Amino acid sequence: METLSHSEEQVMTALWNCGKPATRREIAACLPADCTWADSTLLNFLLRLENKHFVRSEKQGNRNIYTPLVRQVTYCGAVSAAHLQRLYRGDLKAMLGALADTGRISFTDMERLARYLDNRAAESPEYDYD
Amino acid sequence: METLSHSEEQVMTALWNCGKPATRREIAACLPADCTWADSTLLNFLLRLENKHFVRSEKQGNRNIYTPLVRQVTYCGAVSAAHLQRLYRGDLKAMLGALADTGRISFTDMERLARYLDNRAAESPEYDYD
DNA sequence: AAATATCTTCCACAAATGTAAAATAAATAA
DNA sequence: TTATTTATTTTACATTTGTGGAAGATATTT
Repeated sequence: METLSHSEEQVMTALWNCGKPATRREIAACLPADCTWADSTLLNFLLRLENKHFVRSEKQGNRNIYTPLVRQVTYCGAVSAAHLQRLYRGDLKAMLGALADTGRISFTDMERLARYLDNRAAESPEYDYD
Repeated sequence: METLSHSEEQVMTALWNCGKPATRREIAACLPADCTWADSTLLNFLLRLENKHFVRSEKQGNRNIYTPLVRQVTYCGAVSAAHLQRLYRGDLKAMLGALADTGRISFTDMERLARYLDNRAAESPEYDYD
């Protein structure tokens, strides 16, 4: 999958958060507060996203409607897998370890996470018999 | 923490893998096979890493010995925390969810991970009484 | 219809990144 | 001690990224 720059990713996130195809204005409204970009800046990122086939735009009068072409979970899954690969040779435990060792997740977090995983595992589709 | 580009990160990883202060040659030997860089390329990345205070270099005759100034776990923890923040608003469960939903971790992986977390939680320093 | 406001596209430019040739310095061999 | 090899530093350049002005459309108001 084609990779996105930090800004491009922020724009995609805003568009995903819109929940439906959106205009440049609506996307801007979903952007985090610290993105005080000029209109042309945002539009430029949207252009670049279009070239990377992450969005499609169709003209409606004089404005564009942007539609995401990649689902958020697809993108996030791919990026996280790459992250894991790059930093931990794909070993998720190593990542959890680094987070714990640097005080970013606590004992309680780990317990909760373990419960969450147990639950997810329990309802995993691999266990639907019929 | 200052951020690293992908190439710079690869160099740091190689240096960390050396396990001790290393020369450019030794670092090159620890690099993944697909990094077929010219010497000056690698040296340039080391220069940039020095400017970012990720390594220190001291001259030994005509060659340099490079020493990491940032521990791998420190860097990885910071980068992973940022990753989590950017893509999942800091919600680790959301990340696990995305990995599971895109077929990157299986039922078995989740179970194993849950066990791992239980163990880590059990021996968490927060539970050392005296 | 003319003036005005909106929107988008194009162009521009600085900074960061990937990459390496050319220049330089130090060590070694002849 | 002069050549030769080995390292490093300097310089350079293309591409990507962050950012926005200017120019060109389209719509709206007077």
